Amino acid sequence: MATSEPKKRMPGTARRARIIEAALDVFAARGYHATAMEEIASAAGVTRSVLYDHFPSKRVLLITVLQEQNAGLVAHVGARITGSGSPGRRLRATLDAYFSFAQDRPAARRLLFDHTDEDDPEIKAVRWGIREARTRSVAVMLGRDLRRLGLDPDSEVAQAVVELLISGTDGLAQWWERHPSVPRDRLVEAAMLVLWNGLSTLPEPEAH
Amino acid sequence: MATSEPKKRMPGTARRARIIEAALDVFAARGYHATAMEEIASAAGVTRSVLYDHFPSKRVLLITVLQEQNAGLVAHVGARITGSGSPGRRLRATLDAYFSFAQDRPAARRLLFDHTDEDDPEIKAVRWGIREARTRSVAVMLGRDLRRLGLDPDSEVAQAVVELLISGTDGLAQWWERHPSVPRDRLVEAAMLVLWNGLSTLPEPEAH
DNA sequence: CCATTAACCGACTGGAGTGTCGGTTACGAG
DNA sequence: CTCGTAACCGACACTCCAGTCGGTTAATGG
Repeated sequence: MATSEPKKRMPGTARRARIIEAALDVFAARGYHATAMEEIASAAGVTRSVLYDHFPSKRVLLITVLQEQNAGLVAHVGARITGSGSPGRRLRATLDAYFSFAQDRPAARRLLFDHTDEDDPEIKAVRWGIREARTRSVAVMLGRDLRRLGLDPDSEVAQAVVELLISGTDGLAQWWERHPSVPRDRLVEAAMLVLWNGLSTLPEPEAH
Repeated sequence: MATSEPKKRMPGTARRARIIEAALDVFAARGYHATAMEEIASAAGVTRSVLYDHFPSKRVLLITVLQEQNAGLVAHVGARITGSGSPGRRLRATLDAYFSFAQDRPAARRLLFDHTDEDDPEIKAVRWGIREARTRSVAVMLGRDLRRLGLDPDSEVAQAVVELLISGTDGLAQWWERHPSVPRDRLVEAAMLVLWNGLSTLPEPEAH
Protein backbone atom coordinates (compact mmCIF):
# COMPACT_ATOMS: atom_id res chain seq x y z
CA MET A 1 0.00 0.00 0.00
CA ALA A 2 2.69 2.42 1.04
CA THR A 3 4.63 1.67 -2.11
CA SER A 4 3.87 3.96 -5.01
CA GLU A 5 0.32 3.39 -6.22
CA PRO A 6 -0.15 6.01 -8.94
CA LYS A 7 -3.30 4.11 -9.92
CA LYS A 8 -2.43 4.85 -13.55
CA ARG A 9 -1.71 2.74 -16.56
CA MET A 10 1.42 0.69 -16.65
CA PRO A 11 3.52 -0.74 -19.46
CA GLY A 12 2.67 -4.35 -20.22
CA THR A 13 5.83 -5.93 -18.94
CA ALA A 14 5.68 -4.11 -15.62
CA ARG A 15 2.07 -5.12 -15.11
CA ARG A 16 2.98 -8.66 -15.96
CA ALA A 17 5.70 -8.65 -13.32
CA ARG A 18 3.26 -7.33 -10.74
CA ILE A 19 0.78 -10.02 -11.59
CA ILE A 20 3.38 -12.71 -11.16
CA GLU A 21 4.41 -11.35 -7.80
CA ALA A 22 0.80 -11.16 -6.66
CA ALA A 23 0.10 -14.66 -7.92
CA LEU A 24 3.09 -15.95 -6.02
CA ASP A 25 1.78 -14.56 -2.78
CA VAL A 26 -1.77 -15.74 -3.17
CA PHE A 27 -0.96 -19.19 -4.50
CA ALA A 28 1.53 -19.70 -1.70
CA ALA A 29 -0.93 -18.58 0.92
CA ARG A 30 -4.11 -20.34 -0.20
CA GLY A 31 -3.04 -23.14 -2.52
CA TYR A 32 -4.04 -23.61 -6.11
CA HIS A 33 -7.71 -24.53 -6.00
CA ALA A 34 -8.59 -22.19 -3.18
CA THR A 35 -7.12 -19.25 -5.05
CA ALA A 36 -9.53 -17.17 -7.09
CA MET A 37 -8.23 -15.17 -10.01
CA GLU A 38 -10.05 -12.23 -8.49
CA GLU A 39 -7.73 -12.26 -5.48
CA ILE A 40 -4.65 -12.21 -7.64
CA ALA A 41 -6.10 -9.46 -9.79
CA SER A 42 -6.93 -7.17 -6.93
CA ALA A 43 -3.57 -7.85 -5.28
CA ALA A 44 -2.01 -6.74 -8.55
CA GLY A 45 -4.18 -3.63 -8.63
CA VAL A 46 -6.18 -4.64 -11.66
CA THR A 47 -9.28 -6.46 -12.85
CA ARG A 48 -9.61 -10.14 -13.60
CA SER A 49 -9.77 -9.66 -17.32
CA VAL A 50 -6.34 -8.10 -17.37
CA LEU A 51 -4.88 -11.34 -16.10
CA TYR A 52 -6.24 -13.01 -19.20
CA ASP A 53 -4.56 -10.36 -21.36
CA HIS A 54 -1.26 -11.72 -20.06
CA PHE A 55 -1.88 -15.40 -19.36
CA PRO A 56 -4.27 -17.74 -21.11
CA SER A 57 -5.38 -19.55 -17.98
CA LYS A 58 -4.95 -19.98 -14.27
CA ARG A 59 -2.95 -23.10 -14.86
CA VAL A 60 -0.42 -21.41 -17.13
CA LEU A 61 -0.12 -18.58 -14.66
CA LEU A 62 0.80 -20.98 -11.89
CA ILE A 63 3.27 -22.81 -14.08
CA THR A 64 4.92 -19.55 -15.05
CA VAL A 65 5.26 -18.50 -11.44
CA LEU A 66 6.61 -21.91 -10.52
CA GLN A 67 9.32 -21.84 -13.13
CA GLU A 68 10.28 -18.27 -12.46
CA GLN A 69 10.61 -18.81 -8.74
CA ASN A 70 12.56 -21.99 -9.22
CA ALA A 71 15.00 -20.12 -11.41
CA GLY A 72 15.29 -17.60 -8.61
CA LEU A 73 16.09 -20.33 -6.12
CA VAL A 74 18.73 -21.87 -8.32
CA ALA A 75 20.33 -18.50 -8.89
CA HIS A 76 20.24 -17.59 -5.22
CA VAL A 77 21.78 -20.82 -4.01
CA GLY A 78 24.18 -21.15 -6.91
CA ALA A 79 25.51 -17.66 -6.36
CA ARG A 80 26.72 -18.36 -2.85
CA ILE A 81 28.18 -21.81 -3.21
CA THR A 82 31.84 -22.17 -3.83
CA GLY A 83 32.50 -25.44 -5.59
CA SER A 84 35.58 -25.96 -3.47
CA GLY A 85 36.23 -26.28 0.23
CA SER A 86 36.01 -29.23 2.57
CA PRO A 87 32.88 -31.38 2.28
CA GLY A 88 31.60 -30.18 5.61
CA ARG A 89 32.09 -26.56 4.65
CA ARG A 90 30.27 -27.04 1.39
CA LEU A 91 27.30 -28.63 3.05
CA ARG A 92 27.17 -25.88 5.61
CA ALA A 93 27.33 -23.22 2.89
CA THR A 94 24.51 -24.87 0.98
CA LEU A 95 22.29 -25.10 4.03
CA ASP A 96 22.97 -21.47 4.81
CA ALA A 97 22.17 -20.47 1.26
CA TYR A 98 18.89 -22.32 1.32
CA PHE A 99 17.82 -20.86 4.65
CA SER A 100 18.75 -17.45 3.38
CA PHE A 101 16.46 -17.97 0.41
CA ALA A 102 13.69 -19.13 2.72
CA GLN A 103 14.19 -15.96 4.72
CA ASP A 104 14.20 -13.59 1.77
CA ARG A 105 11.36 -15.14 -0.16
CA PRO A 106 9.15 -17.16 2.13
CA ALA A 107 6.30 -17.30 -0.34
CA ALA A 108 8.56 -18.72 -3.02
CA ARG A 109 9.76 -21.40 -0.68
CA ARG A 110 6.26 -22.38 0.24
CA LEU A 111 5.11 -22.51 -3.33
CA LEU A 112 8.06 -24.58 -4.44
CA PHE A 113 8.25 -27.04 -1.57
CA ASP A 114 5.05 -27.32 0.37
CA HIS A 115 2.96 -30.05 -1.07
CA THR A 116 -0.05 -28.69 -2.72
CA ASP A 117 -3.21 -30.04 -4.13
CA GLU A 118 -2.98 -29.66 -7.87
CA ASP A 119 -4.36 -32.72 -9.58
CA ASP A 120 -3.76 -31.24 -13.00
CA PRO A 121 -1.36 -33.52 -14.90
CA GLU A 122 0.49 -30.69 -16.61
CA ILE A 123 1.22 -28.92 -13.36
CA LYS A 124 2.24 -32.19 -11.78
CA ALA A 125 4.70 -32.78 -14.59
CA VAL A 126 6.30 -29.38 -14.14
CA ARG A 127 6.59 -29.87 -10.40
CA TRP A 128 8.08 -33.29 -10.92
CA GLY A 129 10.67 -31.95 -13.31
CA ILE A 130 11.74 -29.25 -10.90
CA ARG A 131 12.01 -31.67 -8.05
CA GLU A 132 13.93 -34.17 -10.12
CA ALA A 133 16.46 -31.57 -11.22
CA ARG A 134 16.91 -30.36 -7.69
CA THR A 135 17.56 -33.84 -6.34
CA ARG A 136 20.00 -34.55 -9.11
CA SER A 137 22.05 -31.44 -8.57
CA VAL A 138 22.28 -32.01 -4.84
CA ALA A 139 23.36 -35.58 -5.50
CA VAL A 140 26.11 -34.30 -7.76
CA MET A 141 27.23 -31.83 -5.15
CA LEU A 142 27.44 -34.55 -2.53
CA GLY A 143 28.98 -37.08 -4.89
CA ARG A 144 32.22 -37.44 -3.04
CA ASP A 145 30.63 -37.71 0.37
CA LEU A 146 28.16 -40.29 -0.81
CA ARG A 147 30.96 -42.37 -2.24
CA ARG A 148 32.77 -42.12 1.04
CA LEU A 149 29.70 -43.66 2.66
CA GLY A 150 29.93 -46.52 0.22
CA LEU A 151 27.07 -45.32 -1.97
CA ASP A 152 27.18 -44.97 -5.71
CA PRO A 153 25.74 -41.47 -6.29
CA ASP A 154 23.61 -42.85 -9.10
CA SER A 155 22.18 -45.68 -7.03
CA GLU A 156 18.68 -45.66 -5.71
CA VAL A 157 19.71 -45.60 -2.09
CA ALA A 158 21.86 -42.54 -2.68
CA GLN A 159 18.88 -40.81 -4.26
CA ALA A 160 16.84 -41.72 -1.22
CA VAL A 161 19.45 -40.25 1.08
CA VAL A 162 19.44 -37.02 -0.86
CA GLU A 163 15.67 -36.88 -0.72
CA LEU A 164 15.85 -37.24 3.03
CA LEU A 165 18.35 -34.39 3.22
CA ILE A 166 16.23 -32.06 1.16
CA SER A 167 12.97 -32.86 2.89
CA GLY A 168 14.52 -32.57 6.29
CA THR A 169 16.13 -29.26 5.49
CA ASP A 170 12.92 -27.85 4.15
CA GLY A 171 11.05 -29.18 7.15
CA LEU A 172 13.41 -27.15 9.25
CA ALA A 173 12.73 -24.09 7.11
CA GLN A 174 9.02 -24.63 7.60
CA TRP A 175 9.49 -24.79 11.32
CA TRP A 176 11.49 -21.59 11.12
CA GLU A 177 8.52 -19.78 9.68
CA ARG A 178 6.70 -20.41 12.92
CA HIS A 179 9.71 -19.49 15.06
CA PRO A 180 11.28 -16.56 13.22
CA SER A 181 13.14 -15.29 16.25
CA VAL A 182 15.77 -18.00 15.95
CA PRO A 183 18.79 -16.65 14.08
CA ARG A 184 19.88 -18.31 10.89
CA ASP A 185 23.21 -19.50 12.23
CA ARG A 186 21.48 -21.57 14.84
CA LEU A 187 19.38 -23.25 12.19
CA VAL A 188 22.45 -24.13 10.19
CA GLU A 189 24.04 -25.40 13.35
CA ALA A 190 21.08 -27.61 14.17
CA ALA A 191 20.94 -29.00 10.67
CA MET A 192 24.65 -29.76 10.64
CA LEU A 193 24.33 -31.41 14.01
CA VAL A 194 21.96 -34.00 12.66
CA LEU A 195 22.95 -34.34 9.04
CA TRP A 196 26.68 -34.15 9.40
CA ASN A 197 27.41 -35.52 12.84
CA GLY A 198 24.36 -37.67 13.31
CA LEU A 199 22.43 -38.26 16.49
CA SER A 200 24.82 -40.83 17.87
CA THR A 201 27.67 -38.48 18.73
CA LEU A 202 29.40 -41.72 19.27
CA PRO A 203 32.23 -42.59 21.58
CA GLU A 204 33.83 -39.19 21.07
CA PRO A 205 34.87 -37.31 24.11
CA GLU A 206 33.06 -34.06 23.66
CA ALA A 207 35.03 -31.73 21.42
CA HIS A 208 33.51 -28.76 23.25
CA MET B 1 -14.81 -54.13 -7.40
CA ALA B 2 -13.98 -57.76 -6.76
CA THR B 3 -14.76 -57.34 -3.08
CA SER B 4 -18.31 -58.19 -2.07
CA GLU B 5 -20.71 -55.68 -3.62
CA PRO B 6 -24.15 -57.01 -2.71
CA LYS B 7 -25.55 -53.62 -3.73
CA LYS B 8 -27.97 -53.92 -0.85
CA ARG B 9 -28.68 -51.81 2.15
CA MET B 10 -26.14 -51.67 4.89
CA PRO B 11 -26.30 -50.89 8.62
CA GLY B 12 -25.45 -47.30 9.36
CA THR B 13 -22.16 -47.85 11.08
CA ALA B 14 -20.83 -50.06 8.29
CA ARG B 15 -21.81 -47.50 5.68
CA ARG B 16 -20.17 -44.84 7.72
CA ALA B 17 -16.94 -46.82 7.81
CA ARG B 18 -17.06 -47.27 4.06
CA ILE B 19 -17.55 -43.58 3.54
CA ILE B 20 -14.58 -42.75 5.70
CA GLU B 21 -12.41 -45.19 3.82
CA ALA B 22 -13.53 -43.77 0.49
CA ALA B 23 -13.02 -40.22 1.69
CA LEU B 24 -9.52 -41.10 2.80
CA ASP B 25 -8.62 -42.35 -0.65
CA VAL B 26 -10.09 -39.47 -2.58
CA PHE B 27 -8.88 -36.71 -0.29
CA ALA B 28 -5.40 -38.20 -0.32
CA ALA B 29 -5.37 -38.48 -4.08
CA ARG B 30 -6.89 -35.15 -5.11
CA GLY B 31 -6.57 -32.86 -2.12
CA TYR B 32 -9.35 -31.14 -0.26
CA HIS B 33 -10.63 -28.53 -2.67
CA ALA B 34 -10.32 -30.67 -5.78
CA THR B 35 -12.37 -33.42 -4.18
CA ALA B 36 -16.06 -33.45 -4.98
CA MET B 37 -18.44 -35.10 -2.56
CA GLU B 38 -19.77 -36.98 -5.55
CA GLU B 39 -16.46 -38.81 -5.97
CA ILE B 40 -16.46 -39.93 -2.37
CA ALA B 41 -20.07 -40.97 -2.58
CA SER B 42 -19.65 -43.11 -5.65
CA ALA B 43 -16.45 -44.61 -4.27
CA ALA B 44 -18.50 -45.59 -1.23
CA GLY B 45 -21.23 -47.05 -3.43
CA VAL B 46 -23.84 -44.51 -2.52
CA THR B 47 -25.32 -41.14 -3.44
CA ARG B 48 -24.16 -37.75 -2.29
CA SER B 49 -27.11 -37.22 -0.01
CA VAL B 50 -26.16 -40.24 2.03
CA LEU B 51 -22.92 -38.58 2.99
CA TYR B 52 -24.94 -35.81 4.55
CA ASP B 53 -26.92 -38.37 6.54
CA HIS B 54 -23.66 -39.21 8.26
CA PHE B 55 -21.63 -35.99 8.25
CA PRO B 56 -22.90 -32.43 8.36
CA SER B 57 -20.35 -31.07 5.89
CA LYS B 58 -17.34 -31.78 3.76
CA ARG B 59 -15.15 -30.08 6.30
CA VAL B 60 -16.30 -32.23 9.17
CA LEU B 61 -15.86 -35.30 7.03
CA LEU B 62 -12.24 -34.42 6.38
CA ILE B 63 -11.59 -33.65 10.02
CA THR B 64 -13.09 -36.96 11.05
CA VAL B 65 -10.92 -38.84 8.59
CA LEU B 66 -7.87 -36.92 9.72
CA GLN B 67 -8.38 -37.73 13.36
CA GLU B 68 -9.24 -41.35 12.73
CA GLN B 69 -6.19 -41.93 10.58
CA ASN B 70 -3.94 -40.18 13.02
CA ALA B 71 -5.19 -42.44 15.74
CA GLY B 72 -4.35 -45.32 13.46
CA LEU B 73 -0.84 -44.05 12.99
CA VAL B 74 -0.27 -43.61 16.68
CA ALA B 75 -1.58 -47.09 17.38
CA HIS B 76 0.48 -48.64 14.63
CA VAL B 77 3.74 -47.03 15.67
CA GLY B 78 3.08 -47.31 19.38
CA ALA B 79 2.37 -51.01 19.10
CA ARG B 80 5.78 -51.86 17.77
CA ILE B 81 8.00 -49.66 19.87
CA THR B 82 9.59 -51.06 22.94
CA GLY B 83 10.30 -48.31 25.38
CA SER B 84 13.60 -49.92 26.23
CA GLY B 85 16.69 -50.87 24.27
CA SER B 86 19.71 -48.87 23.23
CA PRO B 87 19.01 -45.43 21.76
CA GLY B 88 20.10 -46.55 18.31
CA ARG B 89 17.83 -49.56 18.44
CA ARG B 90 14.89 -47.48 19.47
CA LEU B 91 15.38 -45.03 16.66
CA ARG B 92 15.70 -47.86 14.18
CA ALA B 93 12.54 -49.49 15.49
CA THR B 94 10.64 -46.24 15.19
CA LEU B 95 11.76 -45.64 11.65
CA ASP B 96 10.82 -49.15 10.73
CA ALA B 97 7.42 -48.75 12.32
CA TYR B 98 6.76 -45.56 10.42
CA PHE B 99 7.81 -47.02 7.09
CA SER B 100 5.67 -50.02 7.80
CA PHE B 101 2.70 -47.72 8.30
CA ALA B 102 3.52 -45.91 5.07
CA GLN B 103 3.58 -49.25 3.33
CA ASP B 104 0.31 -50.53 4.76
CA ARG B 105 -1.69 -47.35 4.44
CA PRO B 106 -0.14 -45.09 1.84
CA ALA B 107 -3.25 -42.96 1.53
CA ALA B 108 -3.28 -42.29 5.24
CA ARG B 109 0.33 -41.24 5.17
CA ARG B 110 -0.31 -38.85 2.32
CA LEU B 111 -3.35 -37.33 3.92
CA LEU B 112 -1.62 -36.84 7.25
CA PHE B 113 1.67 -35.49 6.00
CA ASP B 114 1.37 -34.02 2.54
CA HIS B 115 -1.35 -31.47 1.93
CA THR B 116 -1.31 -27.88 3.02
CA ASP B 117 -3.96 -26.42 0.77
CA GLU B 118 -6.85 -26.15 3.17
CA ASP B 119 -7.35 -22.51 4.05
CA ASP B 120 -10.18 -23.32 6.42
CA PRO B 121 -9.14 -22.22 9.91
CA GLU B 122 -10.82 -25.10 11.69
CA ILE B 123 -9.05 -27.69 9.58
CA LYS B 124 -5.78 -25.88 10.01
CA ALA B 125 -6.22 -25.98 13.75
CA VAL B 126 -6.81 -29.71 13.76
CA ARG B 127 -3.79 -30.31 11.55
CA TRP B 128 -1.68 -28.13 13.75
CA GLY B 129 -2.72 -29.99 16.86
CA ILE B 130 -1.87 -33.32 15.30
CA ARG B 131 1.50 -32.12 14.16
CA GLU B 132 2.27 -30.56 17.49
CA ALA B 133 1.46 -33.73 19.37
CA ARG B 134 3.55 -35.78 17.02
CA THR B 135 6.58 -33.55 17.40
CA ARG B 136 6.21 -33.55 21.12
CA SER B 137 6.04 -37.29 21.44
CA VAL B 138 9.06 -37.81 19.24
CA ALA B 139 10.95 -35.26 21.30
CA VAL B 140 10.09 -37.18 24.43
CA MET B 141 11.23 -40.42 22.87
CA LEU B 142 14.55 -38.89 21.92
CA GLY B 143 14.93 -37.02 25.19
CA ARG B 144 18.04 -38.83 26.32
CA ASP B 145 19.77 -38.59 22.96
CA LEU B 146 19.02 -34.91 22.64
CA ARG B 147 20.46 -34.29 26.06
CA ARG B 148 23.54 -36.20 25.06
CA LEU B 149 23.93 -33.73 22.20
CA GLY B 150 23.78 -30.92 24.67
CA LEU B 151 20.22 -29.92 23.87
CA ASP B 152 17.47 -29.38 26.35
CA PRO B 153 14.56 -31.41 24.91
CA ASP B 154 12.20 -28.54 25.63
CA SER B 155 14.37 -25.96 23.93
CA GLU B 156 13.54 -24.48 20.56
CA VAL B 157 16.57 -25.91 18.84
CA ALA B 158 15.69 -29.39 20.01
CA GLN B 159 12.22 -28.93 18.57
CA ALA B 160 13.79 -27.86 15.32
CA VAL B 161 15.97 -30.94 15.24
CA VAL B 162 12.96 -33.16 15.78
CA GLU B 163 11.12 -31.39 13.01
CA LEU B 164 14.02 -32.07 10.69
CA LEU B 165 13.95 -35.73 11.64
CA ILE B 166 10.25 -36.10 10.98
CA SER B 167 10.24 -34.19 7.72
CA GLY B 168 13.27 -36.03 6.45
CA THR B 169 11.82 -39.38 7.33
CA ASP B 170 8.55 -38.61 5.65
CA GLY B 171 10.39 -37.28 2.62
CA LEU B 172 12.02 -40.65 2.40
CA ALA B 173 8.63 -42.34 2.64
CA GLN B 174 7.39 -40.13 -0.17
CA TRP B 175 10.32 -41.11 -2.30
CA TRP B 176 9.55 -44.73 -1.52
CA GLU B 177 6.13 -44.37 -3.06
CA ARG B 178 7.82 -43.69 -6.35
CA HIS B 179 10.36 -46.50 -5.92
CA PRO B 180 8.38 -49.26 -4.29
CA SER B 181 10.77 -52.00 -5.31
CA VAL B 182 13.27 -51.04 -2.62
CA PRO B 183 12.77 -53.24 0.44
CA ARG B 184 11.93 -51.65 3.74
CA ASP B 185 15.14 -52.69 5.44
CA ARG B 186 17.15 -50.71 2.97
CA LEU B 187 15.10 -47.62 3.68
CA VAL B 188 15.67 -47.98 7.38
CA GLU B 189 19.32 -48.49 6.68
CA ALA B 190 19.56 -45.34 4.58
CA ALA B 191 17.73 -43.29 7.17
CA MET B 192 19.95 -44.55 9.96
CA LEU B 193 22.99 -43.81 7.87
CA VAL B 194 22.17 -40.14 7.75
CA LEU B 195 20.30 -39.51 10.94
CA TRP B 196 22.31 -41.64 13.28
CA ASN B 197 25.80 -41.72 11.81
CA GLY B 198 25.72 -38.48 9.88
CA LEU B 199 27.26 -37.79 6.53
CA SER B 200 30.73 -37.24 7.87
CA THR B 201 31.40 -40.91 8.66
CA LEU B 202 34.27 -39.49 10.56
CA PRO B 203 37.69 -41.02 10.86
CA GLU B 204 36.18 -44.35 11.93
CA PRO B 205 37.39 -47.51 10.28
CA GLU B 206 34.18 -49.11 9.10
CA ALA B 207 32.48 -51.02 11.85
CA HIS B 208 31.24 -53.65 9.34
C1' DC C 1 -48.08 -60.48 8.27
C1' DC C 2 -47.90 -55.54 9.47
C1' DA C 3 -45.91 -51.33 10.88
C1' DT C 4 -42.23 -48.54 12.02
C1' DT C 5 -37.73 -47.19 11.46
C1' DA C 6 -33.77 -45.89 9.04
C1' DA C 7 -31.09 -46.32 4.80
C1' DC C 8 -31.32 -44.44 0.53
C1' DC C 9 -32.24 -41.44 -3.53
C1' DG C 10 -33.42 -37.45 -7.15
C1' DA C 11 -34.12 -33.00 -7.79
C1' DC C 12 -33.53 -28.33 -6.58
C1' DT C 13 -31.18 -23.93 -4.82
C1' DG C 14 -27.84 -20.71 -4.46
C1' DG C 15 -23.25 -19.35 -4.85
C1' DA C 16 -18.76 -19.11 -6.64
C1' DG C 17 -15.49 -19.04 -10.08
C1' DT C 18 -13.23 -19.48 -14.93
C1' DG C 19 -12.80 -17.82 -19.30
C1' DT C 20 -14.79 -14.54 -23.13
C1' DC C 21 -16.02 -10.41 -25.62
C1' DG C 22 -16.89 -5.85 -27.03
C1' DG C 23 -16.23 -1.41 -25.68
C1' DT C 24 -13.51 2.63 -23.51
C1' DT C 25 -9.69 5.58 -22.75
C1' DA C 26 -4.85 6.72 -21.51
C1' DC C 27 -0.70 7.66 -23.79
C1' DG C 28 3.06 8.00 -26.92
C1' DA C 29 4.57 8.38 -31.86
C1' DG C 30 4.49 10.99 -35.81
C1' DC D 1 -2.59 18.02 -32.28
C1' DT D 2 -4.31 13.66 -33.78
C1' DC D 3 -4.58 9.11 -34.26
C1' DG D 4 -3.74 4.31 -33.39
C1' DT D 5 -2.20 1.05 -30.26
C1' DA D 6 -2.54 -1.36 -26.16
C1' DA D 7 -3.88 -1.26 -21.30
C1' DC D 8 -7.91 -1.65 -19.02
C1' DC D 9 -12.74 -2.69 -17.64
C1' DG D 10 -17.87 -4.53 -16.97
C1' DA D 11 -20.92 -7.78 -17.97
C1' DC D 12 -22.16 -12.24 -19.48
C1' DA D 13 -22.26 -17.36 -20.35
C1' DC D 14 -21.32 -21.60 -18.59
C1' DT D 15 -19.93 -25.09 -15.35
C1' DC D 16 -19.35 -27.16 -11.09
C1' DC D 17 -20.40 -28.10 -6.55
C1' DA D 18 -22.01 -27.92 -1.44
C1' DG D 19 -25.84 -28.50 1.11
C1' DT D 20 -31.28 -29.24 1.61
C1' DC D 21 -35.71 -31.59 1.38
C1' DG D 22 -39.37 -34.62 0.71
C1' DG D 23 -40.33 -38.95 -0.82
C1' DT D 24 -39.39 -44.21 -1.39
C1' DT D 25 -38.37 -48.77 0.03
C1' DA D 26 -35.72 -52.36 2.38
C1' DA D 27 -35.23 -54.47 6.73
C1' DT D 28 -36.70 -55.79 11.29
C1' DG D 29 -39.14 -56.48 15.55
C1' DG D 30 -43.62 -57.61 17.15
